[in-house]
Amino acid sequence: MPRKNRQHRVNLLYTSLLDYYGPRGWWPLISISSDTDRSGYHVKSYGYPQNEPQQIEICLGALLTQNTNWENASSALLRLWEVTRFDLNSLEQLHVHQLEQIIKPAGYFRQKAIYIVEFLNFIRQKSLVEIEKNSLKEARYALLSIKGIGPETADCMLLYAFRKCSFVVDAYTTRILGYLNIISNQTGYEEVQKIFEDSIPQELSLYQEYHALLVEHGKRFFSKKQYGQNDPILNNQNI
DNA sequence: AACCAGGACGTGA
DNA sequence: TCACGTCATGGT
Repeated sequence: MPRKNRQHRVNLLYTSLLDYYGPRGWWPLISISSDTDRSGYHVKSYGYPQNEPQQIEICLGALLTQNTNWENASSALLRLWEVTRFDLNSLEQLHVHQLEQIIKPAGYFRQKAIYIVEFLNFIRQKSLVEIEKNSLKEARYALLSIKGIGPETADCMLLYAFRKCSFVVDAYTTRILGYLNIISNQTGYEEVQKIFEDSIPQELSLYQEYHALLVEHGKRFFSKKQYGQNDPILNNQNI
């Protein structure tokens, strides 16, 4: 497929998704939903990080949702919030076995507890503001050096917590692009990422919104079993 | 009762 | 490098 044509299709995909769903406003945050109605947090309390606890919340959410649906991940996240309010000192005082029990609903709880401790150790040495001041490449490299943080988790943190233009590629993204024959089933992570970054304007809100829309659409029509069946967008609008 | 969900790591070839 | 087994809860 010609490069120019591919770029056009990637942009067309975005406008089609945005037109259909409207802006998602990712990332979801517990701390901005009301004290009385925490239930709405799962679906409608979105926003941008305003302070350190909210940045931490996003990073821990990215870790907890690895290969896990958001219901389970956010349930664990809510339990962790109740104990620590995502205050760094409170989090660091938890022992690993306490952490395991708190985050159990997210699954893989023994691994993820270790991952969280590793992440906390990292941001103790190198503060959040310090990470944010680094270039994208440096910050990404540093995050990837932490055990438990792979390319997708790193890019989630970079994009939503540290506000850097790093496109997030997840299972839904590769599935949807595969369905559109824009990539093959063996296109690597960085390669898929480059397709997006070469196609769309380098704007933070666009990167954030595009990934959010892909997840929204993926949840509805690109589960492993569906794989595009009854998709109202991709089938009709010859993308 | 299997199968799946917004991955990443360790291992062996 | 890369394919493959492993990690685990909660919903369908």
